[in-house]
Amino acid sequence: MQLATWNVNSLTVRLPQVLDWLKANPVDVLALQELKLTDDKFPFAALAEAGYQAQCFGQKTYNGVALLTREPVLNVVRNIPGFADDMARVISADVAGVRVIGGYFPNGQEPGSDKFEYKMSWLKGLRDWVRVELQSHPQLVLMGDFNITFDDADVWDPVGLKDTIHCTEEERYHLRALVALGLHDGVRMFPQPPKNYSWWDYRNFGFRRNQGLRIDHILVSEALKPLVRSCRVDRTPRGNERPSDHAPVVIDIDLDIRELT
DNA sequence: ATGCCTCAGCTCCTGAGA
Repeated sequence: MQLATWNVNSLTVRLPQVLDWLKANPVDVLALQELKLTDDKFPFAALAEAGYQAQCFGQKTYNGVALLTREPVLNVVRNIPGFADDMARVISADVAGVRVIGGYFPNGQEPGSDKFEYKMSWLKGLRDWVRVELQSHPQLVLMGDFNITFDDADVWDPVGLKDTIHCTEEERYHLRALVALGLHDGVRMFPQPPKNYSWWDYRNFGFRRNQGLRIDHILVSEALKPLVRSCRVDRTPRGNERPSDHAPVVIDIDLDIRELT
């Protein structure tokens, strides 16, 4: 089973690139973030033609998430049960016995801001829910745009960006607490190229200079960890014309989806 | 440097992203 996550920064603009990418990378599950469109504008037909069903949770202008799958899914849940939120940030479903959660974590803007406080409470809400989910779904994947770096290895300029958004100790505390529920960072399970980022600023030739951050992650549960065969960032589409500022992250797990569906 | 780029929208500027 291959799964991937990609913040597309407007599905309207990026749909052709998503279709191209799926043709070259026919993953079983693709979690999308920052759709920036409402469900009535979701491109179901184009994706169906490409062989993908879609569960979407859209929102006008901001946020919006979706799960694209080759096989049917069960028990679709939108956002975090028990955490009141007027933003469309999370969508989850059972795919061949695996609980798959796709998330667009809050940006947080700046430490000390209201948005930062919202990010902290959202992270707590997510953790309390994922803890419960893990009890009933030992096979679980949590992936998406986390908007948090694990440590300095995920940051192109750890000195200049020390304690700035995505790099604060409070954010990293929450990320470690999430991992401590029994999850593993897929990318870090394997040797990776140096300066392995998933997001690059549109400004200042960030991608060309590889001035980026690794903020898009795939976490797998304890039961899935021994089955993971590979996990990597695919920076190819970041070099497209009119690219998303994020690159997809892909994981390959030794499960046969057709056998399990 | 409260800048740089990109996107959506009450669109020719602004807010937000990261």
